[in-house]
Amino acid sequence: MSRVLVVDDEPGLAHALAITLRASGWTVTTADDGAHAIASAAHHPPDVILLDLGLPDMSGLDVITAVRGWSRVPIVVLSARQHGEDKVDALDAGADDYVTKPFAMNELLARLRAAVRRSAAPSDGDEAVVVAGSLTVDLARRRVLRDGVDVRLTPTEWSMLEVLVRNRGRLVSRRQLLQDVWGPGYSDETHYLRVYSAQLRRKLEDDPAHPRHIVTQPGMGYVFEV
Amino acid sequence: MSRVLVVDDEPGLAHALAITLRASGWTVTTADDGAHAIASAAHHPPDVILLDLGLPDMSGLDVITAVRGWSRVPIVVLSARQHGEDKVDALDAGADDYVTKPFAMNELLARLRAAVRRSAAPSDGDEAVVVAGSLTVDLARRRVLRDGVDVRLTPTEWSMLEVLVRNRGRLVSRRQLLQDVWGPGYSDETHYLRVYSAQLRRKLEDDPAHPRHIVTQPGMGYVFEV
DNA sequence: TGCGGCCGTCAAGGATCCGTCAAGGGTGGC
DNA sequence: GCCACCCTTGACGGATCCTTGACGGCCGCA
Repeated sequence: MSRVLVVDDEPGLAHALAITLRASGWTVTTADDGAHAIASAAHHPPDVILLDLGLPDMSGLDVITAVRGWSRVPIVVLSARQHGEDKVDALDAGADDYVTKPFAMNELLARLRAAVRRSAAPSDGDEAVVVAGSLTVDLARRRVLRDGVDVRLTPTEWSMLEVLVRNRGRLVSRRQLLQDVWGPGYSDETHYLRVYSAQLRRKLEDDPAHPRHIVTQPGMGYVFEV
Repeated sequence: MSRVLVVDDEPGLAHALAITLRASGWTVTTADDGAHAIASAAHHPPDVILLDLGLPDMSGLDVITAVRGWSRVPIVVLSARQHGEDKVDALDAGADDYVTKPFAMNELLARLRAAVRRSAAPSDGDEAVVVAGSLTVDLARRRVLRDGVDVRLTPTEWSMLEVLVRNRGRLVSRRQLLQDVWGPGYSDETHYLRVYSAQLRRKLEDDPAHPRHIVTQPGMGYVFEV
């Protein structure tokens, strides 16, 4: 039994959706504005979010951005607007799919099933290849491509990049980085981090002085941004 | 540079797609029937497959099923048919998304990007996320979002916010706050609290002069209200 | 009314942290 | 042995952050 969070401010439509979804075997939670939607998603994570873009308190895009700040739960967007930009914005903000009103209920159900199936797929953390802008990091083959051409890394450089990429999007503390790359007993050698982050940036970033992927969080550690 | 496999039997459309995709930074491979598509996907795995359902040698659904037999590469389906069942069948067979002709090229590009981003995304474990109005505090990743955008905190600011959030709704005495953030021996440096509560309010509150989340209890301490 | 706590605000050093460059020194291949 | 490569370490400028002091508003109390 999968859980779906329905976010819609029209009571009629929300009710109709809830009934149909429950009849199809879903467990349904509803929210009638963005703040409640975010709180509900944080407090009781659903398997998929069905989000109407027209909300009273905040833009649907902000809801997507906020949820994407900590969760990768699939989001299917529902909108009355027929034309282009909306879809592009929502998908780029992190939505997974897009359905335009009026819609066929069985199509909506199929898209929800597809969204849940994708997220349930055992992608189990170690995806072999990570793409970040013009960078491609192949964790299995220990290779890095920049604009399609191979970049040669030293063992230590690779090790540090690997730790960052496997934790992409989240902060890696200086201590954890030092321990994972150099081993226990090196927790205080923060100078190593400065030297090697600079080397990685020189090899991987388009503008090493303003890195887009290997980002410093002063006083805390580093993040690999995709 | 992500790789896309374009499967289409109309030379004109396939050519146009290839040119546009290459201009957008994709590496493009083409196949003009199902057999070649499957062979290409097996021999040289792409990051995403763009599949036209109308193929000369076999049904598009069979291509999806065949590829899904060994790979989870995202598949975006392209079809001229306007109505219902096709979409449902394709999505249930394992496709990830569906675009109907005629389509806007920037929508197609957005869907391809979304598909690749999803497949590169790692699965997320359970995380401690606290939502308070427009604030989202992710304790695991040491991140704070305000209206969906990232807020940068210094280590001391974060440390103080963390103590307050972990005790949300409860009074945290000045003494406890000072000891948790600055360590024992700082129990009397109440001025620190004034400076840092002000800084946090400036960064996090909508109206720093009338804080709704970081509330002072005169003579006692501070509370984080959700 | 005047005074003294308490809290919030602002600003200015000085300490710490970060990025950069470059020079040993160790190791392995030839 | 010689060379190439890589790790470690030092030095330094600049940015960031912590600490500290000064000041004003508010409130209770004499």
